[in-house]
Amino acid sequence: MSVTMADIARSAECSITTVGRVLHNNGYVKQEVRERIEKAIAELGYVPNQSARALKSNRSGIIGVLVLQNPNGLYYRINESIREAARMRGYECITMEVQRRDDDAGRLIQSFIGLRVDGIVIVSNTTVTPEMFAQLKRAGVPVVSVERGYFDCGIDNLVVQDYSASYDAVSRILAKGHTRVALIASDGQHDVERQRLSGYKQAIADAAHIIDPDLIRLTENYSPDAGRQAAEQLLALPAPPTAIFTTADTLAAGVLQALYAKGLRVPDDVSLVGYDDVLSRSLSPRIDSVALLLDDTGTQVMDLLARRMAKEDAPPEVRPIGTAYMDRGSVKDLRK
Amino acid sequence: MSVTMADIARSAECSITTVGRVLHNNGYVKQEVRERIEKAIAELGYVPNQSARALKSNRSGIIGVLVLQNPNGLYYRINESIREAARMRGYECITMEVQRRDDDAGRLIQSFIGLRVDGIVIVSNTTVTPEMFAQLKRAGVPVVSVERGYFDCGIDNLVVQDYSASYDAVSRILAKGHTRVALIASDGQHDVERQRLSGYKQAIADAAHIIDPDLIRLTENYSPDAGRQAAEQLLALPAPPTAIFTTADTLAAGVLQALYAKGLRVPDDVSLVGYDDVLSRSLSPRIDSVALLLDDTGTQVMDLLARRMAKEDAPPEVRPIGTAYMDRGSVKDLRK
DNA sequence: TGACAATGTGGAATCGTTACCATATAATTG
DNA sequence: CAATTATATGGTAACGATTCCACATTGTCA
Repeated sequence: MSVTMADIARSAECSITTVGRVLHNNGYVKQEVRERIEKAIAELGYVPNQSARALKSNRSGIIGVLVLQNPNGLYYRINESIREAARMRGYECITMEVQRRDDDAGRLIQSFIGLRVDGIVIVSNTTVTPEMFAQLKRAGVPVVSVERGYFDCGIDNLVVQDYSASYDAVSRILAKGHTRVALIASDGQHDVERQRLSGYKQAIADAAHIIDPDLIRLTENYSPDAGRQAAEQLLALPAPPTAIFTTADTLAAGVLQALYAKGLRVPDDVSLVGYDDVLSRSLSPRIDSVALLLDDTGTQVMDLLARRMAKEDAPPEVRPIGTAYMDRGSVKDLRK
Repeated sequence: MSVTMADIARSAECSITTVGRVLHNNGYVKQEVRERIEKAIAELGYVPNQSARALKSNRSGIIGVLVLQNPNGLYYRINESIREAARMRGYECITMEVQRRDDDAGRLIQSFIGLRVDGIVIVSNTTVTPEMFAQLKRAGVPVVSVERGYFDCGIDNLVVQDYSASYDAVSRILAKGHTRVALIASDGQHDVERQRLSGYKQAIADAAHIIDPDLIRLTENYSPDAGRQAAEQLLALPAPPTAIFTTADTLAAGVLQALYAKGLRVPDDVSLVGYDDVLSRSLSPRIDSVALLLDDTGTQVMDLLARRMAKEDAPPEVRPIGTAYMDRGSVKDLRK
């Protein structure tokens, strides 16, 4: 069915070896023969069989990406960044999504091993067990984790500096004279949620304000609905906040819905700041948000993988993913 | 480096053939030997080499997905639907994105042929040339197009019924007593844009209203910014529309921004309807939208591909992707 | 003119899995 | 009991590309 090197050799009346020499542009080939071969390749539409190459070279040219299924656009952006960088280096990506937190990521990792992927990227800390890491290590597959860290597993990490980003964002709000700054955050058990919460608390404390538990709302998930409900509770307080910091743009979207229903405006009545910057272009009004600097994430991932492919004895590395506070005027300056 | 069937055979003291019998669960194997082999597989962490399988069986188990790069969440949803259905049938997906409309989709298709993908899915009508289709046909790779159609290429299509969905949405608005219904649509050259425009016009005409060119705004792209600018122009008209129909939720998001800036509310001051239903949970307020019923899209795609893999002489098929008007009360009833 | 390099070409083994054929023993039937 | 069938196992040739080795044919220099 498909065209092989043997077909080309037959058509160009030469050996398979010579066809290989033309394909890889090495060794000596007479100009005349080279032209015959190139003509045959074009005419027959020959494309090298990657399976055969992979089998012989023990290199699939495929990077496996494991991502937690999530309607959050952030993961798609990370995914794209990785895919682009991978393609630059001659790799393709296969993305597999872990459906729920308790889903068997192991099954998917088995698939990756079966495909003999040249590297694995774990996006956003899905539940990978130590046994899985052990098998990956035995199989010699380099692994990098992105966004949230996997420490003590001997793998490289690319992590968002959530504590400092959160601290910085809240500090900016406080600097504009706000004293009652609320937090709406997802009540996840992972480090990332704790980091963002800590950053908020520390910023409040450092500004010599009191941390009011009433102003901290932990939600079950990152959905707009959760954000809306939390905002409704905050607005119903005897002394409602003048500013709300959310740990996700999707939560902030819900806050805007609650405000809209009450006829309140941002930043006139309430100030609002999001996180991840995934809905910045879509909300009314556009809100300040903590953007993740993901442009070079893919490159960093591929760098780390390449390093592991070369020599795997280097100690695990942790690199930061930068953040930037996007100021769009959704925080009112109370000092004026 | 990696564990092979030969390793298992050596460890379990049997032949490679017998290992194969256990792996595929066919043929006769003595219980005792079977257990030895299964033990060896577990202990050594054997995972079959897909490259070797693919080479032997001429079946990669991979579906190639070609998608137009677009920040629109819609494509991600289609992608996911396909990926899930593919996995159900034992396939994995490799997604490649065409950067711009004039990007060389051919290069990516060459990659797919090299990987010997078992099928190709083209999402949203990227620029694939007739020569490419010819090469794919020669290589015997089944192709299905999703969302927008590729006709006269001999491939199966899964297309959104844009004309009727658009007609229906506008008719619903008109039924509530609106007479000045504006349209904000992207000025694309593709059939899909024309269909949506036609549906709008026909609905207006059928309701015996006049089609006012001032109320039709064609934008350069689907960005919120484009929607906002178009809305600003509409609101500045001597007789502004009482309702706005947009051919994308992203455009509607921009309309909401324009309204927010002017202090106008939906649906009290202006009625608004979106399309694609990708931002339904995030906007304030939630707006009516034409949702695409994508739940079974992946299954349909895999069905069509499977049919082509079996017998490729069937005539090209066109199947509709259903739509549903999501009523969230963003259209005011003027008759009350 | 012989020695040696540069140029040019083909054969065959290999990667890991599968499919087919061959063979051997145990169990069952007329 | 011989003939047949079920059970059980191993050898080997592919699949398509790559890599090494072998062997030509030129050209160049002492």
